[in-house]
Amino acid sequence: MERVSNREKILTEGLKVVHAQGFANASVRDIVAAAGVPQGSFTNHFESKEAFGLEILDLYFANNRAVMEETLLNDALDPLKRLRQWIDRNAARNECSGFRNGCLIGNFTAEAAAHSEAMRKRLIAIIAEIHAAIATCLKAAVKAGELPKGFDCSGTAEFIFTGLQGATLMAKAEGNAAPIDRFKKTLFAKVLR
Amino acid sequence: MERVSNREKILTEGLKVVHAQGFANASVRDIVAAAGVPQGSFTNHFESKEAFGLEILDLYFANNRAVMEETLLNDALDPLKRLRQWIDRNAARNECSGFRNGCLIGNFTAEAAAHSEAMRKRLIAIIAEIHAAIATCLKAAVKAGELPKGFDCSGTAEFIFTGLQGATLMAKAEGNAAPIDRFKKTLFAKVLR
DNA sequence: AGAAAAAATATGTACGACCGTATTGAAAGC
DNA sequence: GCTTTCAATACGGTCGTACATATTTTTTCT
Repeated sequence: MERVSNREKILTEGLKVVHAQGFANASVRDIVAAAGVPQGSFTNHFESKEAFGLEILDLYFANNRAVMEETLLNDALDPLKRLRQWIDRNAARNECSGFRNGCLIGNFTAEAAAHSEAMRKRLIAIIAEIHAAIATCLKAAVKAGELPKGFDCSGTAEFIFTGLQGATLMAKAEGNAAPIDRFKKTLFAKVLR
Repeated sequence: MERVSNREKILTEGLKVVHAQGFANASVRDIVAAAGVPQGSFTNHFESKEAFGLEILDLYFANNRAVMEETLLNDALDPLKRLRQWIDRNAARNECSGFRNGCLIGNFTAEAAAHSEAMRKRLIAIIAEIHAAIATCLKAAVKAGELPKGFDCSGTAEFIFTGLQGATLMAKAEGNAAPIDRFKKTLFAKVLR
């Protein structure tokens, strides 16, 4: 029987609660209730709610990074196919909530970046890492002849992540995948050529 | 001496507070303090905080609509120039806060859409109206020969708003206009042709 | 290897602050 | 003189966090 510490339960279940309800709207009591642990455990393991927020952001991004390595950075596939798969995987992650949860990175940016400098710094670092992964993929596409020589890989990488964030946000409002599909279609038809 | 009712003060000052701090993080006491009115006035004029939220969203969008009419829907200018001005005006609105405030429409989508169906419905209506305005502008561009015949105006309109939302969100994280500039550049160079 | 010491984790409860909202009555404008 | 607005205070609930105690795990020493 595998032993799961309370700390881990708070992180994994708390991530779900915060992702669904938003950081400010998810109380510590909501989080420990979802984790099925007593309230004192939260104080024991986290210095503050904000410190907990930073940890679940890292946890979320760890999953994100794993997806990036299976798709964007996966040399076994054609570069642009990797990019498409990455977008699809990101969309698929949101499908289970009817796209209502959005992306935690975007949610935290909207909600917490204004009043927690630590969180904003962390978000900037995460965004930069994603930009870099997309740019690496685009460079591979240039090398493979899927994109023209001289293509602005790093600039377009930023454009792509920005667009995907916006599409994920709009999907949250509308409750369906249409904005993401729309983004994908225009991206591949117009920008990546 | 112009008389400004407490209700109006709560709306205009409260909008600023909520825009800067987020809806959940802005308390009713913060709002009435910024408005310089007693706390009872809030209860007098608004059925609930959520009802107040819907009103400031409408107020924000009223400003937004005015900008759209001066830019996107202004027949005196070339269509694509209108679009560019509209994006610039949107960016300029955020500049004063170092881009940290973001767009209230996006902020509310990220924060409130999940737990207030009324707010989500209102956001959908607002987004549809903006889509329509952009599409009208693009259709004018086609008519003027700035875009090819058969250009997908309504689809691209959605793509543009989605992208601008994402760019505004990323600008909030980074605290500067770079994501918006990046978006604009790629949009006009690749998508609008 | 086993006991003692130390550290980390678990748990229940409590605190003070702040939340959104209610209530009551005075002031004011048509 | 009736209706709307203004104003002050209060209420019950929830918030993030603190704290005292119990239990488990890890480390250290003989």
